[in-house]
Amino acid sequence: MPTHSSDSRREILRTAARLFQEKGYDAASMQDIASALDLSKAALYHHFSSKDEILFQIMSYGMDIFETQVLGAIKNIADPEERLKACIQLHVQVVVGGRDREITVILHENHALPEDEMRQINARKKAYIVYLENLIGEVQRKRGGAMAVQPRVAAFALLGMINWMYQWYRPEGRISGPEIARQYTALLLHGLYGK
Amino acid sequence: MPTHSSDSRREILRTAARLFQEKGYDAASMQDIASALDLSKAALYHHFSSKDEILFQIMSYGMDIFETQVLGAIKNIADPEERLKACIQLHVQVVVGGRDREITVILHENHALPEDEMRQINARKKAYIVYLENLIGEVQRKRGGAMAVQPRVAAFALLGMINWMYQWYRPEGRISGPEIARQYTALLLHGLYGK
DNA sequence: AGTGTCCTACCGGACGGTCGGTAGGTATCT
DNA sequence: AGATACCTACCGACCGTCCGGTAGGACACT
Repeated sequence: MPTHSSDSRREILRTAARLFQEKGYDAASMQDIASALDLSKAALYHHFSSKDEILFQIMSYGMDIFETQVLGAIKNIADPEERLKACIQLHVQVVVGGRDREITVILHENHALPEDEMRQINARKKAYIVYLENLIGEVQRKRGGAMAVQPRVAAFALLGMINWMYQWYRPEGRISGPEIARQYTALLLHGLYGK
Repeated sequence: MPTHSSDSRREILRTAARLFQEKGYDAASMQDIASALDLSKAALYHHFSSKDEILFQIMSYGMDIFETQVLGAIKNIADPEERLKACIQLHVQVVVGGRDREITVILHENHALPEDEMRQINARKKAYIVYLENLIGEVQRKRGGAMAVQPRVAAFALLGMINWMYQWYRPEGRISGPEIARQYTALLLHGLYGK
């Protein structure tokens, strides 16, 4: 299914991701994508077999970015708490950085894909939740003390507060991304103990 | 613009909300809505002037529900901390209760509406964030102690962890809604202090 | 009681337009 | 010659929307 030049494909995916983010998957037409690239609609079908495939490739690429940029970058940090702190920083940066629209598309387009392909993406999302849950559990165990919050719930809470940022965060706003990440970290780490 | 019988309108809105939630606003057609109600497409236009109007009415009704069910129910609780606890419980319940699909539609369909109507909805959302921010600030002030997290950031964190639940929470899952709300509350309240 | 007027609620069917997708040709490069 | 990368022109399907018409009930006047 892939045609040769990888560069053309990447550029199409980049532009399509931007349009999907701006207008939504359904509202952005193949014509829109073609026009934005100064191409004909048919040219898109030279590189991709369908609109669905474009979306799937965007999402797969987005997951690649996430796993490299976040999980890959922290896997050598030995201390669990430091690893968690770095994870939060990087996750926030990937979501609100504005460079990687693919991430936003993954967050928003949740039932636009055929079931088989959706499952592939969801499996990778789930792996991240499990990773977070284990990491939080590790931090909790190391510090000891009564746990008021289950790692699983804390993981979903963290995921929610970060991912939801794509809905409200604007770079020109009062508080910077890294500062928000720092406060999220404080909220989570203090929240895990006490009482 | 409104036609008389309020009952018919309500039932159309209920069904449309269900379909918008299941398939997304763009992917759910007027034909889908009409078929689900055993009506003709034209009949929908007897009650509503456009698909946009249907969406707007769903969102307005959803905000009504939220403001009644959450804000209205807690406004007589004097103690700020107790008010915040109740707010979290009720907010979670409204999002994952499954009874009010309108809420989910509000959370997901964020650029499907014309700008004017979008602004009306957004103003009500923003009012809630401000309410939350003030409430959290009040709780913080009453307890005293160094504040590691700004009320504004904590408010967005709370909003995120609750609203994001519509993406992953399933009623048949391991942990109940109220229990998650309890743990979110613990996470937030402990997270606000300490250092 | 019968008749004409007006209403809401709905229907079949069609409108212009856009959608995702394709057939077939052309230019370029190896 | 054979790929690759594109083009113009077009397809059938479906979109949101609207038009002309109608069934059936309520009301008033004769």
